Amino acid sequence: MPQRLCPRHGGNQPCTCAMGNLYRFVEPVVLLLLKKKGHSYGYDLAGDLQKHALTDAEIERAALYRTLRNLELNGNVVSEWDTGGAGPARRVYRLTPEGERHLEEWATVLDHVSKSMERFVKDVRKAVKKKNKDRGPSAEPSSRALTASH
Amino acid sequence: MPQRLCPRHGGNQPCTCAMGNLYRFVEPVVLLLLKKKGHSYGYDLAGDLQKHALTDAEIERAALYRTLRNLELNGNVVSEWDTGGAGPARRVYRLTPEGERHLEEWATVLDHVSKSMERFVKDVRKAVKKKNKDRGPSAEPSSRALTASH
DNA sequence: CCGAAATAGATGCGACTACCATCTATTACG
DNA sequence: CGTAATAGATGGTAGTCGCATCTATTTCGG
Repeated sequence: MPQRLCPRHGGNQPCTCAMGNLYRFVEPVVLLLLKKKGHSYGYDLAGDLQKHALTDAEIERAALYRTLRNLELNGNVVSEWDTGGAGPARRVYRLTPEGERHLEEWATVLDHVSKSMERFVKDVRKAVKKKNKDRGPSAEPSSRALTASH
Repeated sequence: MPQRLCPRHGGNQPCTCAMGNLYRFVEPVVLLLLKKKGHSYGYDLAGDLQKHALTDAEIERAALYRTLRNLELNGNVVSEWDTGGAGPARRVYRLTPEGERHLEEWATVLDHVSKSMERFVKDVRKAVKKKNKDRGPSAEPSSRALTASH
């Protein structure tokens, strides 16, 4: 599962989607887009979704529709059919007050996670730099008998 | 699934674990700890894991052990049994060069994701502030016939 | 010297989720 | 009229998460 080069997006730098499943950030982005737009529907959201996405992973249309349905099940959005204009009928969603609250909770959580990640990244950079300096006889502080496994 | 108050950690503020499954950040933290420590084993890592964790979610012992096994399967760490000292035998892990690379890839990815989240949080704060000001007759720009669903 | 607690690692299982492929329908357009 | 675009939805395999539970060894109190 952790392939270094991304099997899907092919780019030259490590890709989110090669790092396991970080795909699950559809929900907060959908909430934010609905907040900004006032109301919208799946097919329309699909466009802007990529721009606001939290990872560079391609966003599944299926995931988007399911997310919307779940959000409705949980009372974060409500929907109505829009049959008026051009094209097939659309299911138009808008935030409920609960949805607004949920969005702000997401912000709180992601703020926290974001800072943790920042700290993590700094830690890694530091560890890498340090280890690359003291490349001497590695003073392994162990006094236990080690036997290679399988 | 998206309960506002955390069912597990009970705290008063929104908790990562109530936001769906963001639990999957065990791998990078384990890699970092191994990098810092040089080598270690599951039970030992379990202690420091919580401090370096990227979310406030409690880290499952099971998840930790499984992560270590997977890391080995993918060539990011190697292990050997340590039967010398006190206590039951330990499976001692250390990073491979591939593991080092993988850690740095995680740093790259999480750096990216962290920045995206930061942007997201700012966007939410802005949207919330703005929407709370123009609480007038909402000028909904729609000209389609809407019918309530279910 | 017995039994409880601590240390250490591991797995079975139900529930949930991801991704892919595929499906239905309606409208637009050449 | 047929194809593309618009719009929404689902089935199914594979994988993962978290809980409960399991084995074993060692330490330590009494």
